[in-house]
Amino acid sequence: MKRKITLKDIAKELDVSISTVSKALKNSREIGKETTDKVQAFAKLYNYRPNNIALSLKNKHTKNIGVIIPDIVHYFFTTVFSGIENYANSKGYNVIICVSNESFDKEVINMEMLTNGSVDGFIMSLSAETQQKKDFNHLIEVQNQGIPLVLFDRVTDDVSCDKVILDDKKISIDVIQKFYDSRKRKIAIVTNQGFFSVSDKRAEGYREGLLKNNIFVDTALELKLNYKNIDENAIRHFFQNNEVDAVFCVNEIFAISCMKIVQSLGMKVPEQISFIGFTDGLLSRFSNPSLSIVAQHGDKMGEMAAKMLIDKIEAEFEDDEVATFRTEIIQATILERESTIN
Amino acid sequence: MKRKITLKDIAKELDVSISTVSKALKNSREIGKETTDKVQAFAKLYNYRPNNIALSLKNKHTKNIGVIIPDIVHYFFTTVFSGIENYANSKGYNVIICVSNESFDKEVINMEMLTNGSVDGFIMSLSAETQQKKDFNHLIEVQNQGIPLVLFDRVTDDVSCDKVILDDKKISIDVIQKFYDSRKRKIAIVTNQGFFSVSDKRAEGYREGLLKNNIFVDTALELKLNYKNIDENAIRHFFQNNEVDAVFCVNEIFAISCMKIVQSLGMKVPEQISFIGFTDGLLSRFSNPSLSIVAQHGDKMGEMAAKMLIDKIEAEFEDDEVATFRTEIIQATILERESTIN
DNA sequence: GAAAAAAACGAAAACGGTTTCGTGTTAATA
DNA sequence: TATTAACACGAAACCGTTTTCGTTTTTTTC
Repeated sequence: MKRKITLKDIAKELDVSISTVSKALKNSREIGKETTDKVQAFAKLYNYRPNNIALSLKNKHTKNIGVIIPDIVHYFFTTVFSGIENYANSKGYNVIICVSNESFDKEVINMEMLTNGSVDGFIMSLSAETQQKKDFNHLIEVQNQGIPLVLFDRVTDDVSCDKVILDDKKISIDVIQKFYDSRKRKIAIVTNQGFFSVSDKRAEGYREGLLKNNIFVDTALELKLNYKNIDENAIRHFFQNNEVDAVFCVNEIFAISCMKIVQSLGMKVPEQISFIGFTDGLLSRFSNPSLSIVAQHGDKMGEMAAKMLIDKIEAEFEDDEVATFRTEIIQATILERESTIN
Repeated sequence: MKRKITLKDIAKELDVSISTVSKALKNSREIGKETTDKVQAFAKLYNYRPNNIALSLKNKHTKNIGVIIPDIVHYFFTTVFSGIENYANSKGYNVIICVSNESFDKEVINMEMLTNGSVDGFIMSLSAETQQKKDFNHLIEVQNQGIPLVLFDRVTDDVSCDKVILDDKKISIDVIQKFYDSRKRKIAIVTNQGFFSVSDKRAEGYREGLLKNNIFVDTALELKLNYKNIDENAIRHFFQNNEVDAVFCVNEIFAISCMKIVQSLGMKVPEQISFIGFTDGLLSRFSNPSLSIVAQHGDKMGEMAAKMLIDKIEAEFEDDEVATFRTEIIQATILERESTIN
């Protein structure tokens, strides 16, 4: 097992100083051609690579970015992450990922773990619990330490930082409009119970979309489900007791679950009842009928988040003016498949 | 923006030496009670945290582990990763993740990126291209540098290291047996074209399972699909031209795709034709009928891999005896849902 | 041929910790 | 009271780099 070779090793072996080796390796004009060649040849032979940790310590940056997401076994987050990883890698950054499991405590523990110099910045999406508690001190703290932060998707107005979000409300209005245009009038929404900023925005859009078309907003047509434990009886009950011809779901699991039950109740999708969900995952692509959805373009979101973060990181050492924050909006699109009619 | 406070800052402020501060913070008996209290109070007040990078440099380990997987937008890998992350975190390790995108080049680039001191060890699953090329020099190289490596799922006999795999072959035999026991005799397999070690093992099990029950192995009943571009016509053609009453698929996407087409061809699942797939993902749970599958228990796999790696890492500084490698086998289980009969 | 400039290299500080090994005080012991 | 042990602390090395600032030697220039 050959140990990693260091500058010191090379220096000793070639009988020059460490600084000479370092400079020779970077083709400094300070060092003579002969020495440079000798050093480089030796370094190549022994496959010398500078130690990253030492570089980090010296340069005060790690070229690591921390990503904290609520869940990894989750299509949307996974696509966002993919976008982040891609962009980050292309810029020479590695990404350290922590999952909060929707828990506030794990979120702060994870942040603290990474705040001690391990990363140059954070990209994160708030856990359910954090959104519920509305306690953002860990985010503020991190920012105070000069570590840039960008929030995506599940964001909050209570902390000022860069953000990248979907136009959840607008696209939801569009969804309702599409339903309306295909002569649907009894439009239901299936959303999360609890405290998801995005679900709320989608519900807002739903209501506004109805109003815009002079449809009475009937709260009886709003079904709230628990994302980690879907109550099929509640769904069945809902559809048995409400006359509905279109359903807007805030995620694909809700949509598929409802669609399956509705079909088992003997209704035809999309002829009698149309469905549109969120998230362009496998489920919607392979369901029967395949589900029309609003595509969130997670990869673009991730890419954008990574770009914003890295821009901030690399601008950091410029000046100490007050930072200025942007929030970028990713355009969602409706992808029509078999669960809707025109 | 208050900068991070260092030992030096505390020392200067309290007019003691850096070493005193360091020791006081660790409750060294070398330091007097008064000084210790004073230092700790100050440190707490200013929320001092030791700089991780400095520690890494000093201690020659980073408490980071590198995970390289072929794809992140992928249920199975995501569950494995979840297991890794969980265990690693509980042991105070962070995990840096890189995705190879099934590309050999990206795999070696990623490894090289992390080999320069950024991680204490690797957990990985081989990319498709790597399995095809059978070039494992980057793995050997990493091991030569004394960095422990554990391979999971997509492994190779060509490099000796710790491994954790599924009993792919055995469980496949079990699947065939289950088909046989429910009076199925015309059993097909839908597998990957190409070079996936796991798919091959499953196909082996399929054949052995047939043989065991004295069923003729008919290669006409082996359908090979491209995982990134599923040819629906090939599937249709296959099922129109072969009489089949049970299908074993090496992943859930193949299973769902086939099931959908078979149903559109007017066959009843599971009465006329049964399906069993691999991967306990959303697709199989929410398909119609829901798909019976062999559960790979990715989380357990990840946990095991992480445990093996961390054990190796922390044993590292013991002795220089020849390392001894284990390969752990995770027990797969068949999960019956609606796509099979008894 | 002497002064100035250029070339080639090394010493040392710095990044932020830990740790070993002094060293000066005070307290205990003979 | 002299000697030793215990106590409380500091200096310095070390981890592996980079970089500034000498210093020495050689080359130019006048």
